[in-house]
Amino acid sequence: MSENLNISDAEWEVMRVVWASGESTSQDITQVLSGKRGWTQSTVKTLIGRLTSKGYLQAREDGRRFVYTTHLEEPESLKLEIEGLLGRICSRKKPNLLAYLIEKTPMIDQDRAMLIKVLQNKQVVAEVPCDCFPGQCTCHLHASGTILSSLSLEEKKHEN
Amino acid sequence: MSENLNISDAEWEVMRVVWASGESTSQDITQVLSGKRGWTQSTVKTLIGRLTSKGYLQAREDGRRFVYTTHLEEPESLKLEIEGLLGRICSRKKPNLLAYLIEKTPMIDQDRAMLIKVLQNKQVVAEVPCDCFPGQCTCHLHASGTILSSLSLEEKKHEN
DNA sequence: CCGTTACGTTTACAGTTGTAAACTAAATGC
DNA sequence: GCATTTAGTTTACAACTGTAAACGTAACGG
Repeated sequence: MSENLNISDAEWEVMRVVWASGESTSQDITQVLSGKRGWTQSTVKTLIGRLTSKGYLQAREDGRRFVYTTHLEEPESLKLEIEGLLGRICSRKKPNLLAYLIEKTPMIDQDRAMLIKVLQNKQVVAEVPCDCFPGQCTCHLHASGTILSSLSLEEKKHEN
Repeated sequence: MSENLNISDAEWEVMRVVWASGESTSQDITQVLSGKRGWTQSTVKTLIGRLTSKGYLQAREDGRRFVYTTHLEEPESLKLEIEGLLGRICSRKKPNLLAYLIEKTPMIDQDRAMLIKVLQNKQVVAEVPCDCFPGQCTCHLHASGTILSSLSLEEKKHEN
């Protein structure tokens, strides 16, 4: 679906309110965020406006006010944002990062069992290919000579 | 250590080069990033300048040029960025997010075994507390009445 | 010595983000 | 009916980002 949504931190606060309640008026949102962040209605309205023009919120008229809803889903949205960050490192380093995240995420026994099951069912590959552009990852060092020479010798990938 | 580093996408490209080679001149970096992103030296220099003034890169003079190094570590930096994003959802939803990440991360059998071991050794808790501000998570709904009434009744956490 | 290179620094400029005041228009209280 | 409240819309403005040209200056080639 939507490839690359871009929801800023402040905008996300607004989305969370809508996600939590299904539909919210600007007043509802202001209520929550003036408590949590000390924002004024003005600030909240600006954020709602931006989210609406980006198409992330829909406004349905209800009397003289609008009720805002969203077609985005919270988990999907966060996945997209996180995948964006994951693109910053070599695929080969991702399992270690996962280990770190697992360690630092509090969970109950059921969660742990679920994750173990996910891992047990997971299809593994023989080798995880390095997907980095040469010169941005040490995986490429073993290729030939210096980074720079390898740069000129190898095909240059233009996307990453 | 550093609480909240803030490295933009473009800056991260520069950091990756330095991380990969340990130390780089502006020319090295330009070489890589003109290939990968089509950036001019100007662009790269601006980014180097910004990273240097933020303290993320150090410049050591070497003849008439500078050699740039960093005290940051790539995995640590990414962890910080990701933790920032993870703060956007309820702690209770994090295990499911982990499941998703595990599913979509390619890995070899050894990685999988390692992650299973991490999980097996992981200390679990009896219950993961919802750490959301009321009105931003459905966990709070069961409290009392509507979101808004619960907002005025409950203590308002001011940080999240 | 002097033009050309190669670097780093300054300036540029539009877009996004955080935070909000000001403005406009409709509704509501009396 | 008119002041006040309540919405939404417009404007503001500084910081940060993406992308780069222009500028100053030291070194190098001849």
